[in-house]
Amino acid sequence: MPDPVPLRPELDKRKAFILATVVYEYVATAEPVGSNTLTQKYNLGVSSATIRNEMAELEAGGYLVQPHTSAGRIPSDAGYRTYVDQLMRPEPLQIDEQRRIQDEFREASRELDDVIEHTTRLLGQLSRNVAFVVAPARDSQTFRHVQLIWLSDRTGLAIVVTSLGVVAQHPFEHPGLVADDLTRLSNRLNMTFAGRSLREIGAHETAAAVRDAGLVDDLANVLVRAFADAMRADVPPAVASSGAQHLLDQPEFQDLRKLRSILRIIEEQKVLYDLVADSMASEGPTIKIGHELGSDDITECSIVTVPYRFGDETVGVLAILGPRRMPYARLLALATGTANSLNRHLANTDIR
Amino acid sequence: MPDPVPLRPELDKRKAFILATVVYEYVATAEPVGSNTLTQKYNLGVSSATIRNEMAELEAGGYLVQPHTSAGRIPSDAGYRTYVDQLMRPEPLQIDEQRRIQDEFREASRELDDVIEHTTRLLGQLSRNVAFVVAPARDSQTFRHVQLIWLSDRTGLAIVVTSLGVVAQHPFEHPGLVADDLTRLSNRLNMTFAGRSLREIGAHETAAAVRDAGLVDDLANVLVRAFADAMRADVPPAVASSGAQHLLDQPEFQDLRKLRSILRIIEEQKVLYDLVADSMASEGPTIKIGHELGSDDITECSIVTVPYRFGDETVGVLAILGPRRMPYARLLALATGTANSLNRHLANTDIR
DNA sequence: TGCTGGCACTCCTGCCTCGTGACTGCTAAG
DNA sequence: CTTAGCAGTCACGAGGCAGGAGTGCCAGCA
Repeated sequence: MPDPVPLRPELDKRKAFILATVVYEYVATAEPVGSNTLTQKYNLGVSSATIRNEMAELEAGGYLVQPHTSAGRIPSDAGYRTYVDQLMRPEPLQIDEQRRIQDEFREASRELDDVIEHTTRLLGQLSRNVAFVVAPARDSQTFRHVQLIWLSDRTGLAIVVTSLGVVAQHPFEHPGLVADDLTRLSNRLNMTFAGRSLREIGAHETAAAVRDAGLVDDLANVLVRAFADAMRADVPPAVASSGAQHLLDQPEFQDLRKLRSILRIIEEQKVLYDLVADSMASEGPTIKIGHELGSDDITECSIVTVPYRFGDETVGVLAILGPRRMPYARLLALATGTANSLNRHLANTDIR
Repeated sequence: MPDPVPLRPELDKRKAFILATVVYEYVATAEPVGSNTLTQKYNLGVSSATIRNEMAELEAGGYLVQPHTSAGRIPSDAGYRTYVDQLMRPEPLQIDEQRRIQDEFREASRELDDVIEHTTRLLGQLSRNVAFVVAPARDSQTFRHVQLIWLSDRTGLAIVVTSLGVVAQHPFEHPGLVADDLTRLSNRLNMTFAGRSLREIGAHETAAAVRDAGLVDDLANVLVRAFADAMRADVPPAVASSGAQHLLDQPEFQDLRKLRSILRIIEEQKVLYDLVADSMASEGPTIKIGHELGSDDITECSIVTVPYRFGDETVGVLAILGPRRMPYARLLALATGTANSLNRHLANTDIR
């Protein structure tokens, strides 16, 4: 019974070097790499015929593919994967990039939306690819404060402040609202829930707190719902994106059909979120290459994601989307560096 | 002394019809329109030779241009302008489009950001072009409520609610904050400023109110600044956009260089805002065609804008950006219909 | 005077062909 | 195991050619 998965024996040193060089060269030039190019530009110590033999074996092993008979080779998904996992050298951030990131966060706002927005633009510009950032999900935040605001005797506004300084709001209506009632209830809710995670604050407990404040039943119902709605933990997190125009610079997207399907994806927050949702679970960076993304529309793309944290918890991710032929090491450094700065920024601007 | 501006004598009826038909046909097919096409597809009652003569005169008058000798004619900016101003028939909204708009607003949220976001997507989808919406500027809103929230004895949050239900926030720090002080001051500010326009509430008056509340000087300063920052009227309004991928369907943007410069523009809120800022001043819809947009990068485009209102005041605009060769009447109806629904929605969800 | 059919002319467009060059795989010898 | 040599494959671009769409102009006619 043959093994359905092709065997991936450890590559010997020379094959590994050739694979890494093909990736490097193809990333740089966007042209299929031939045996002559390799012998001429890189010091391999063997002739092009030998390289040809090696490349044929790399192709048989599934690491390289040939667009057509008389062309050079380009890396396959598996080739990139091996490169990323085993061959790639970590690349430090350029000094000017480092400075740029620091500057950006030094003068950054303290409002979360702004920070996310600026981080996205920063990453888009530095990476010269499409950047997107998943904002912290509600349910990763803790409750800090609620204020039920009296606007008129018919209308009020429930305002919830969370640990990240995010303000959520929800209007409510009920005849005969009294400012004092709202204040009293606000105080009681604050005492009950301070510091608790949003996801563990249930309607049941809220109802109890409201009842304790001695409010009539139908008003109590309205307020319970307003409070719950304002803190709804189940809203999918927002996804900001930036830098779509960089795709046009890539030769692989000169074909308008490919471009269109990718642009469509970038405009759909939900789809972007699904692409990186599972990398929130991982501690460190994730790289997904081509088919690994699980969508037929973007098999030509790869995504580098790095989670960012608030307190002890991963709350969101930074991502860079580009052609499979992307400078993985550089983009990884960029995303990681930006995530570190973002982590620090969030930790510092916590409203203590 | 010759008139520097080319004379634009009133077009006779036949020329007007031909111009309108050329626009119509070119919008539909994206192909230069020749005299034969006109005589065959439209009932003109004269031969193609006559049409040729007329078209030559229309070209001399600046209404039509010829991409090359052996091609048909396409409208010039002036041709489109004449069409839009004088020849175009208003086009009613399709019933399904009408229903779609109504449905969208029926289940729309009461949070302004959400409404803007959804309106943008709606307009992008229906128009199959790029839609963007300028959110209400701060300074077009009135003050409704402020709440200075005590978070700890070092930190607090100023939260301002405006007439559109928008919540603006600003954190502040000062040692020895007392919850009662903040409540007292909130009450005083609310009494002083309720219903006033944000733009007319100055630091001077705020300072007076804070002093009346009997707070020590340096705390007073912090609070005045926090309050002012939370309501800052000078932040440029946000611009949401949607539907960039529709550009790819247009034959005029198969050329990637053109596409790139337009995509770059769409990603810059500031630039989008500048393109339509002046149409906020006008009561009704505005149509800008090609060079009228004042930017070399988008001479191939036109923009339809319709202002929307809250209370008695224009607070923002809806805009549709597409190729000059756009179905002006349809997009105008679409933008106007959407603006009307948005107007109604904003009026109804006002927190009274 | 305005309209029309006819005609010569222009020029874009698609198609085909063909030469060129970049690769490869294979083979046989070192 | 490596290498030089060689034949074979195939994408790509240039050049040429035919077809077709559309124009301007002119002469004749109502």
